[in-house]
Amino acid sequence: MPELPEVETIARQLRARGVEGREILSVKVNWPRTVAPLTAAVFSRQIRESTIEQIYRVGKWLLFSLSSGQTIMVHLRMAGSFSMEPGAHDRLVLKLSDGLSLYYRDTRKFGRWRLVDDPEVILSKLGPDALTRKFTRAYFSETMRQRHRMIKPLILDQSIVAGLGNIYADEALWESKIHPERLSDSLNDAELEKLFKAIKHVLRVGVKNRGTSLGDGKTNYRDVEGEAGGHRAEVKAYGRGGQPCKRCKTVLEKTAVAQRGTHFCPSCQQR
DNA sequence: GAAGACCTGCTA
DNA sequence: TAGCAGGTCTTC
Repeated sequence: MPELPEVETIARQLRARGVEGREILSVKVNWPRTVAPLTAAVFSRQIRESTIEQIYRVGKWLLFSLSSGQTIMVHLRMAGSFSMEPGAHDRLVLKLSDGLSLYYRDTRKFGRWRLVDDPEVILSKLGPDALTRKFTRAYFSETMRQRHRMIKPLILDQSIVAGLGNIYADEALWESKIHPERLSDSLNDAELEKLFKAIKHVLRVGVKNRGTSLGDGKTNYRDVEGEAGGHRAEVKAYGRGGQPCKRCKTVLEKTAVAQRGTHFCPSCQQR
């Protein structure tokens, strides 16, 4: 579930909780595939007794740089989350110095922890992070014009721009009044400008609101403190099929675009 | 592109 | 019980 704003929220809260600077005393891997291709034993041995130096985010990756020189790269995929308290579905637990423990929770078991010598091996496959200065209007416009693909799957492609997922892609397209199936090279300058700004905007507001949690169940995204993300109230398109558009009152449609649930206003967002 | 795989749990 | 879910990877 986590996209850029949710991962950024987690990184900030882990720093606020003082996880940086702590030594990893012990490691418990409850679902070995989490650390594949390493075995649980090798992974644990490699990181034990090193200190977590810095926690940061790139795209949807959460990185922990270690005093050993290696880096743990966590991808939460659909359902990963962190907590400072134990709970159901904890797939990996780090016991840290001074009595702190870090619980990695993941009901669907899709999330992955990679231990790497050089994060660039993975990060170099990503496009620019959507909230950095490297993601420029010029780069975005040029890339969209060079391709001939539907706009929604294109902005979801992490090798083009890193950070957007299904929620914020639908939100950015709604915000810029662009139909999700428009071909990328059919967008004019004004539309590209609007979409570029909308991508930055929806992600920034998402971060400010500590991410998006949908529904009321327990399988939704939770932040490190166990709180639901406050961005749900701000969502304009995602999950609102059948409800009135907040701009024009037309009933929003829900369809599938490139096999992903897609929500849009058939009136504001014309083909 | 599309479809299947990886997984569990909630909703209709 | 079937269908669907905030992601990505592999194999057509």
